[in-house]
Amino acid sequence: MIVETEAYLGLNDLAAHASRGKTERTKVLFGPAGRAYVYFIYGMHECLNVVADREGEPGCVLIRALQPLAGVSEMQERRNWRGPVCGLTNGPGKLTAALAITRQHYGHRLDRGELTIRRWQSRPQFKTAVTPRIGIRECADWPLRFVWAGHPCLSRR
DNA sequence: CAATAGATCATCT
DNA sequence: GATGATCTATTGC
Repeated sequence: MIVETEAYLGLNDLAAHASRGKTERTKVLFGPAGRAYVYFIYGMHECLNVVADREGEPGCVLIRALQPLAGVSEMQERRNWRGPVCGLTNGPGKLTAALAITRQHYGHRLDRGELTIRRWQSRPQFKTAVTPRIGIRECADWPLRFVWAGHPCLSRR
């Protein structure tokens, strides 16, 4: 269950990869919504985004943290992790490692198939908080990070 | 505790 | 050649 996301708006958002235009890396962002934009960062981490705007408008949503609801033992084994379950997925680079999501999933659909993101059947009761995005320089004050307030799996408060 | 450093490489200039 | 939508370990108070 996804508990922390950030929005990246595209051409006017200088923190967004797509603000510099369409390249081999960013081309999927300019396509239809519901596809995976997976990028490699800092020489060692993969991050997962959902393409989220109409064709030609390169908006996307970075998945920053989630609570595992299934497959926990496989994730623990894959990461050799003996700590709290949220520690597997409380960060954009950590959740992809736990779920074995890599750039080989670039462009894959997220509305069907192996990487399906399911809609919540019933929305849990919780409060939402909005904060600036993490780890960026440009547009550092834009309120585009959305979290389930107080959830234990957040990457930060 | 908070702040900083180091790892490590695809991508873009 | 510089940078970065991160993470972990280490240092310092």
